[in-house]
Amino acid sequence: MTSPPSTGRRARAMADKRRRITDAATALFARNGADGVTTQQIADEADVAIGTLFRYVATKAELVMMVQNEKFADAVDRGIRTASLAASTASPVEVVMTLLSPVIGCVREHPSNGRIYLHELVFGDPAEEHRAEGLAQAWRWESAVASVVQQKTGAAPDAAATAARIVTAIVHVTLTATLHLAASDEEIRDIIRRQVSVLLPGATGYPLAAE
Amino acid sequence: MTSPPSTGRRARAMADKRRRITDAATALFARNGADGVTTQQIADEADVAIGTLFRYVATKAELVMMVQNEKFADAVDRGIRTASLAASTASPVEVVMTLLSPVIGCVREHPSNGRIYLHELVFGDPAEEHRAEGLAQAWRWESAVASVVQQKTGAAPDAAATAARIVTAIVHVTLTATLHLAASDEEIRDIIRRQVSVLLPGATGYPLAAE
DNA sequence: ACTCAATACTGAGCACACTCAGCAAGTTTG
DNA sequence: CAAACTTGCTGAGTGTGCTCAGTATTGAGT
Repeated sequence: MTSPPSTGRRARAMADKRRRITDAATALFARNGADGVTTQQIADEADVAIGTLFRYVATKAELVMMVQNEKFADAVDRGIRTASLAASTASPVEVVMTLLSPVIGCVREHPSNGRIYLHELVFGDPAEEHRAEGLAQAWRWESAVASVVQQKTGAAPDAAATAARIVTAIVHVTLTATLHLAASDEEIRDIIRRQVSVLLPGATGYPLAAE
Repeated sequence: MTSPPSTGRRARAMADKRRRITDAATALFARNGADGVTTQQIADEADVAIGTLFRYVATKAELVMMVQNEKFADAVDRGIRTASLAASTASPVEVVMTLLSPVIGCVREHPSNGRIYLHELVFGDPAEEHRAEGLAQAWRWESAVASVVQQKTGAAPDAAATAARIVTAIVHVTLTATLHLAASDEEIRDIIRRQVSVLLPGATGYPLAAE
């Protein structure tokens, strides 16, 4: 009667391979950017055959999702934490910007990877595991934006949620557009801030209504 | 002394090939969607070698741009025309929606092609010819949105332009997201309308401010 | 008409993401 | 322990977008 461990030799070997693959992808993507790395290189670095690699991930994009999800989740955490500190003192726009700031930094830390990540998030199959994980984080973030909007502007929950969705769209397009690729982080933040200011009433600087 | 026609045999042959290529691409993309067609098929249909195809377009995405640009420009025209008719009577949101409507229809007429088109528009190299043409149309459209916003809400030009940029972002993400792929045109329009309503003050139904 | 430089055309070939039939290793059963 | 079964691993192979060295065509000069 051999013990029936859920952690048999096989399971351990698989877990190990999965680790090696994510580690290899993380390192290579960080060094060369997602489209400067071939799946073969990742497989070599992880010391598995390409066939094996594709038993663990369905597609190269999924690898990008896996790697970026971690960074993204962390950025969302930091945004929510720092925003809650600023919530009572700052203006609505500034609190929202505090929330966005780490996410902007995360995406632009390695622009090539960040843009692919955002694109895959909206364009890819939401049913796929890692995509779903990323969408969950995005949703967590959007909800945080919604609650800030609601608290700081007194908007109805419904309207606040929609405003948060608009903020997501603004951030997505601004960070994805090739036109803004050369811009500095400071400029990007200003472009986003200007748009958020128009969206949120009571903001200083760019009210939509003239009077 | 042979006549030095700017339309020599060579120039004519090239113009003809260019026509055949765009025609082939248009037909095949319409029938099978951009990613249901190989560049080889297009080359065959146009009766040129693949090498030749890639002397006329740098990339397959460029072919998509070429084909969709025509439809897009037409949709922008129709939007501007019908919106100017409705401009005096309807609410701000409805005038903007009138402006958007043909564009939404154009993108969703063949969802696969439309999504690729939008993605390439923001993600691709803006210096490339056909991409630049598409961006010019997008800009024409965004300007029309801006002037409607300005006229109907009395916003400052600056704020109106920013609001129009936000509308672009809303439309882009809504039409691009896989999540909305299965939605009907009517649902898509409602999703966009709800967001535009929150963006534009004085709209009925979804004011951002509670009071 | 002939030569020759310029340039357009061609398609075998390359790089890269991804597949799958055959194999090996682990696990269960007798 | 051995046989039977299950399941993960492998890498040559495939499809596809795109390249580029070699070839053919054009048109200007003489």
